[in-house]
Formats: sequence, C-alpha cells, structure tokens
Amino acid sequence: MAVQKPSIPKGTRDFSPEEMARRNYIFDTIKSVFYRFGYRQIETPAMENLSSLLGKYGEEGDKLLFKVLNSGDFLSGTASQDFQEGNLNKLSMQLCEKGLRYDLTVPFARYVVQNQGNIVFPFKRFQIQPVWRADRPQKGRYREFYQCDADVVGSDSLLNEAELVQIVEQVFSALGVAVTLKINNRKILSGMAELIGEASKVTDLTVAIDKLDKIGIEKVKEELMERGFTRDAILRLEPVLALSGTDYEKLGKLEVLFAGNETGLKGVAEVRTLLDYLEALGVKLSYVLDLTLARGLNYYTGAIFEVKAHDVEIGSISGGGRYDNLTGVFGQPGLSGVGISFGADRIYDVLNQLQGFPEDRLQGSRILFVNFGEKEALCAMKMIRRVREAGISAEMYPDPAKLKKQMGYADSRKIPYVAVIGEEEMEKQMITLKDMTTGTQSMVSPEELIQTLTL
RNA sequence: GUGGAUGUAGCUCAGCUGGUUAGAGCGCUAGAUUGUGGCUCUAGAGGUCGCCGGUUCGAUCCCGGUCUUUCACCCCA
Repeated sequence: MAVQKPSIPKGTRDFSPEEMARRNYIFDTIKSVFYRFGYRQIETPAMENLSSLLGKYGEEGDKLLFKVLNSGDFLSGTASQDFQEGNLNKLSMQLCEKGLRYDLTVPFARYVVQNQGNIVFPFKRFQIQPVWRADRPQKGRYREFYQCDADVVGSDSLLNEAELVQIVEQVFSALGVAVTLKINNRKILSGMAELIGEASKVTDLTVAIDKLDKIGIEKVKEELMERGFTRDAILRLEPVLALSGTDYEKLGKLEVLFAGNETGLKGVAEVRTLLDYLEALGVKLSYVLDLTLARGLNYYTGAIFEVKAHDVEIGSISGGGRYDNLTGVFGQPGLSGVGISFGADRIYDVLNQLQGFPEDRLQGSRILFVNFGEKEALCAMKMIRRVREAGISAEMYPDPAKLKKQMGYADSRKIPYVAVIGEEEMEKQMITLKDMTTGTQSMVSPEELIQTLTL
C-alpha cells in the first residue's frame, strides 16, 4: 500500500498530553462551578436526526451543518432529475438523515421533550461536549470545538439569569481571566424594530447593529439601507443607538421612547430586574447593558449574554440567553429555558496568551523509577505499588536503558524525583532518591520515600 | 460562500529576478562520561522543496490546477 501523509480534516486538531492537561484544567474549573450551582451533567449523541437540527439556527446555520451520508444504498430514493437540476436541498435531505450537532442547546431541547416523563422541572443540566460547524476556519474558529453549557428549563424566573451571571463571574474569576459581560434583551431589540416601524425585520436589524462598535455608525447605516430599511426608519433608530449614561439611565430613556410599545417595555423591565438582582447580590463581575448586542441564534427571546475577554483580541468566549419556546418545535410548548455556554477552545487561547495556566499543577508522574534489569525492575515495581497506593503517581522506565537515557527521560518529562534501585539498594532495602530540581540525592527507606513525596 | 497570503529537515526559517552536491538554528541519535538529567564539545541520521500538470536543454524558483495552513469578509464560540 502506498504510504500516505498523515493528516486530519480541515479545522480539526489533535491535543497533546500537555494541551489536554491545560484543557482539563478549564473543563474541571467550569464543571466544578456548574456543580456548585446545582447543575447535573448529561450527554447527547454526536449525531442528531437532521430534522432536529434544520431550521433552528437560521439560514446561515443550516448551511454550516455537517451532514452524515446515509449508510448502504444511499442513492435509492433519489431521482436523477434532481441531480441534473442541482436540487441540493432536496437531495441532501434524501441522502442524509443525520447531522453532527451544531450546538448543545438544541439537542438539549430535544432531550427534554423526549424525556419529559422522567424530568422534574425546573431542570438544571450541564453538558460539555464537542460541536461541529462546517465553517471556514480562522483565528479562534474551528470546525470541531467544545462547548460547556449550563441551562435551566421550566422556570421563568429572572433569578435564573442572575445565577447564570454569577456562574460567569465564578468561572472567570477561578480561571483568572478579566472579562466583561454584555447584557441585552431580545425584547428590547424587538421593541426597537417596532419603534422604527420595521417589526418584521428584527433579525436584519440585530445583525447590522451588532457591528456598531466594530465598523461605526455610518457603515451600520449603509448596511441597514442594503437590508432594505427606509431612510426614515434609520433616522429614528439613530438616537436609540446613541443612548448614553449608566445602565439605569439608558433604561430610563428607553422607557420613554418605548411608551406604548409593550414588547419593548417588557424588555426594559426584565433588564431592570436583572440589574437589581445583580446589585443586591453584590456581583463583582464587570457587566454592562449593551443595546447593540444581538447574537445570531434566532431562538433567543429574552435576556442575551456575551462575554468578552480583556487584554486579548478574540471573539466572544461565552454567550447565552433565554429561549421561550425551543421545546415547542419538538412538541412541548410553554417551557422556558435560559442558559450560558462557555467556549472552551477560545478560553484556552486566551489563557495561553495570558500565560494563565498553573503549569505546576499540570504535570504527570511525581517520580520515575529507574530500570536496571529484570531483578531490580521487579523490586522497583513492588515499591511503585506502595507509592501508588499512597496516592502518588509514579512510573518505571520500562526498558533497562542506559541510566543517562532514563535520567534524560525524567528531565524532559519534568518528573521531579527519580528513584534508583540497584544491587546495593536491594541488599540494604533502601532507595536512592534523587531530587531533580536541586540535583541532590540520598539513600532513604521506603517509608521516608513516601513521606518525601507526600509533602 | 467571497477575497488575499502561505507551503523547503521533527520545529522555526534561509535559498542570488531558472543551473549541476538545497543550507542554518533548535530538536533527535551516538560518543566524550560502561550507576546519574540540565551546561559544554565532537560526530551522525534526517528532504521525491505540499501534490498534479505545463513552459524549458534544465524548475524549490516561472505558469495553471488542486490540497493544507492562515488573514479578512459573511457568520459565529
């Protein structure tokens, strides 16, 4: 067979032991916060039925779904006419009935409806799994990446939102990353659309104004024109976007503008309540009401969140919001949910740039036992059993290689201690223990060895 | 999906506006040091110059295509 160059698909990555140690540090930190807030873990399959996925993420989202080709005779049921005419949508539905999950929220909604008989509401679950998007990769954007989601369904209370903000606070304070949480509300955005007489174009409006701080007001106006907004509508929008002051001041001004605008006023009231909660709770996280924050996923109906890291140029590292009827499309209407999602891969990139990983906690074995040959190795293995029973990670060099080589192995693996058991040590029932950081070594008893390593 | 860059040793990169043997640093292997890592010195291994095709007496270099990586846009974590 011809030798082929090893490679992996575009936008995917391998993770080395060092990278996994760092990734697990992130996962463990997030997980422990989730547990602390009473969330419990579930997992769902990598593949969902395509019908569960399609139509949940908007037109763009549908295009980014990875579809899985049917097994067996996947051409049966297709018509050659469709191939000739290039009816891609129809064909893809016939060729693929499964797709890789695009996020964790929609599979969760499916899970909730499918298992509604066994779920006690309100249901708090978290989920840490990879998701896949057929996007063109670039900085901080991969085709396979991990999300860490915590969601509550079956409760309308804004206390849930307040809890999610605290989760964000605790996760990033534990990781030592300075961030700002942007808060907005989809009802405010709907109110804006209504206010300017373009109620049917909420999505177009949000996509455009989301770019405000990036491209400036003039470009946003241009884009709105392109998206078919009237000059008059844009004129009326401008003062809303220009609202300034503290969060509460902005809310006050909005309230005046929204007079008689039911949806808009409801959004203002929700944000006000949330801000009140956060203040009463003494939340130290930096947060701000950002009226231009939109977020693309079109299933959000209430609060929306997005987290930006300070000091690092990267897209949002976390986001979420409330969705009132995601379970409705699966046949269980009236269940409101709210959740937050942490982008583990981007958080990794941020911590990497900030050199924020606690390297000392991320290593492997604490001690390496040198291999001098069959008899000595067996004796060392016995000692290793005792060391491991004491809860210390230990390993032996599996081959009787030159001592220099074994030492070099310990050095490159950053193993802090090396134990040498040769003929002399076997006779005396002692171990030569070398401290690799200081370079000193001494003869110790098995008990002393364990004691040294336990410190 | 649109537009721009990129690909030479395991890694980071040189390579003269197309010429005979493609280099460096780091890493790796061995030795100096047969029971002691890091530092030093010595030697060595390692390349179909991303892949396919074209132009040419001759291509790592020029042209076309393709794939990879990467940047911006769209969109998004």
